[in-house]
Amino acid sequence: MTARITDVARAAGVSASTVSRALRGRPGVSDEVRDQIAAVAARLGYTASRSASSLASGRTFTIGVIAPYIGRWFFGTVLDAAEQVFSAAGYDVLLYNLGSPETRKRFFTKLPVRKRVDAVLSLLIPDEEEAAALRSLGVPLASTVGGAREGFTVVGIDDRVGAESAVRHLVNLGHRRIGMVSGASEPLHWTTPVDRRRAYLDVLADAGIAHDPALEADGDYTVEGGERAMTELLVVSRPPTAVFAQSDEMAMGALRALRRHRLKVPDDVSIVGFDDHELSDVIGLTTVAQPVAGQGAEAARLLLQQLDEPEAGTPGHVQMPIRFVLRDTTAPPAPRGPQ
Amino acid sequence: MTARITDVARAAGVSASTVSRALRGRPGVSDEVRDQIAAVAARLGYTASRSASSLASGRTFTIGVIAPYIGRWFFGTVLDAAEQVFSAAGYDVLLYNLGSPETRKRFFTKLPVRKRVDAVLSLLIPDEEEAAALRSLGVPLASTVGGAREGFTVVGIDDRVGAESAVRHLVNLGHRRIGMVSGASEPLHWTTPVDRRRAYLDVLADAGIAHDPALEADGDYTVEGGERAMTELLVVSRPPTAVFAQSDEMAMGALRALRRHRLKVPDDVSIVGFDDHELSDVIGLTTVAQPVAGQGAEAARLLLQQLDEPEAGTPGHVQMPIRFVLRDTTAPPAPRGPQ
DNA sequence: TGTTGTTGCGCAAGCGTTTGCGTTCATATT
DNA sequence: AATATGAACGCAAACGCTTGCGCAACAACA
Repeated sequence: MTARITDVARAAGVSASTVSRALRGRPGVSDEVRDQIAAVAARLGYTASRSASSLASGRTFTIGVIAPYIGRWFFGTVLDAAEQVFSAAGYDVLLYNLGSPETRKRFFTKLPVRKRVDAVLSLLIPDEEEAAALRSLGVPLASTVGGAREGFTVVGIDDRVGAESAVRHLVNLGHRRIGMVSGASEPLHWTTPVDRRRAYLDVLADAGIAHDPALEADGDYTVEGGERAMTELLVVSRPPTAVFAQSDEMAMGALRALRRHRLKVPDDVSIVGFDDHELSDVIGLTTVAQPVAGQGAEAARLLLQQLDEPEAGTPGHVQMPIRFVLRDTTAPPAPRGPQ
Repeated sequence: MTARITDVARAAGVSASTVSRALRGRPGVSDEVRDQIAAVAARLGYTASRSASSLASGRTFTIGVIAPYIGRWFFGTVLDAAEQVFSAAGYDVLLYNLGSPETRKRFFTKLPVRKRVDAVLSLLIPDEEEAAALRSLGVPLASTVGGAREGFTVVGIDDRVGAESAVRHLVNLGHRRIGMVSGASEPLHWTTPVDRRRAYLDVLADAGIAHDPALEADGDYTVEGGERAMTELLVVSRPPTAVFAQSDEMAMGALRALRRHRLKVPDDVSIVGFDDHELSDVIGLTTVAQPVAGQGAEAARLLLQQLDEPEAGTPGHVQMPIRFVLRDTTAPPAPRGPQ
């Protein structure tokens, strides 16, 4: 059907080995012969069969990428950036969308990437057992998103510092009743919610503000969850005058809840998010920006580097810069309110 | 290193062929032996090498998915849904992100999926040459997003009908100066912008409204582009009282431009979008909803179906339902304005 | 002229499966 | 009792490439 290496060899009057070496830039072929083989290969439309060459060489030139919810902006953007780096380097990307617990479990038990990839990039935090399964693949591993595991190169941000700047901004504006919309850590094993909450508590304590558990609500890191959480915060006896949402999407949900309650932002309530979602600029949301695409690209680069220099030492931990972005959803508390 | 089929065979006291047949559910193995082999394989943690089995069988159990801008909500959502269908059926997904012209060209000239995938799902419209390249792979092909090619199963929506309902809504509200924010068809070869513009022109003509070219602006299907386009529309001698944006993201950009110009929506200007972006609900954007995830899932299913029954006839063309969604960005024109 | 190196290439043995065909053995058929 | 039938399994040949090794041929050196 399609041309095989022996067809090219015959047409060029050389052996298959020479064709193989010539096409992959290996030494042991004269320039003259190499050029001629390239010409013949092009004429026949020859491309080496990946299955055959990876079977023979043990290399697959494929990277496995595992991610939850690739439809969400954050993961989609990270994936986009990583894919570009990989494909520019000649690697293909095998994508595994591990949103639900079932798909996740299936992936880690069957481990379909075994012997199929040269490296794995994880956009989720594996638990210890899952991490062990990945390590058993014997390939370089990297992950983005907070929460390191042994054997993984990880690139992320300092969630503590980022969240601190967000909450401190609210404190500096004069807010004393500051709520938080957060998300659970458990199912995903990531440290992000924990770190951001820690920062929230620290800043409050630092400002001499007593922590009120009634001002925390779970928003599940989704828009709808954020809306629910904000609604909960509005029905406590003394509602917050400002809210730190642990993600921009939850902040957007919070904004929606406020609109439904006919509350003005930032006049009645201030909102600050986290991530700098592509639409936060459109909405005018004050937030903490992190380089989302940048993290994907950097993680991909580090992985390729490990592939190039296998013995270049242990994997590292890269912190990407963050930046507070002041927009239109934060202001000093209304003077009429108590305190 | 990891167990091979011969290891399992030896441990189970049978031949490699029997192991192969047993594990893949092929006939010719007694239930007793099959169970025992399964147990041994599980104990050894054996998984067949994909390279070897696809080399031997010619099947790869992999689907190639090509898409532009996977970081964007639309494509990310389609991809997410398609991946779930594929992986549930035991197929892996090879992802190619063809955003830029260079990556796109590289993909179609090198055609890295040759002999690597059992089918291809395209989230972009190939031009005739690219379509021919894909057909040369000799595998089932499908595409989402408007614009069919010979040999492709396509699932999409009726862009004409959808855009008509959006523009007609504005006409029904009493608007006479109706602008449009559109996008170019050319680089992507898709018919969507063309169809939606056609509908815009038809509805205007139908309502006896003269078409004013000054009320059309290019928004490039991005938020920023939408903002630019809206700004352009605001500086013409008689600006529109309502605008149809060909996508929600452009509509969001338009909203932002209006906010910057201190214009109220919908009091001063009405905006209607297209797509029903996940955040449109949050923003309150009136729009035309299309089943985005649904299209990805459906296209994936049709592709799997073609793989199951190779000779089941020629590929089809599926139209998914659309729905007009009235929210808060449209209202009758302000009475004070001219006409 | 003989030795040593170097370069360019072919041979053949894998890589780990799948699968057509042949063999064995128990059961059904006459 | 002899033969046909089929199920269960093993043998060995692919699948298309990579790569260690060997062998010419030729250049460079003494």
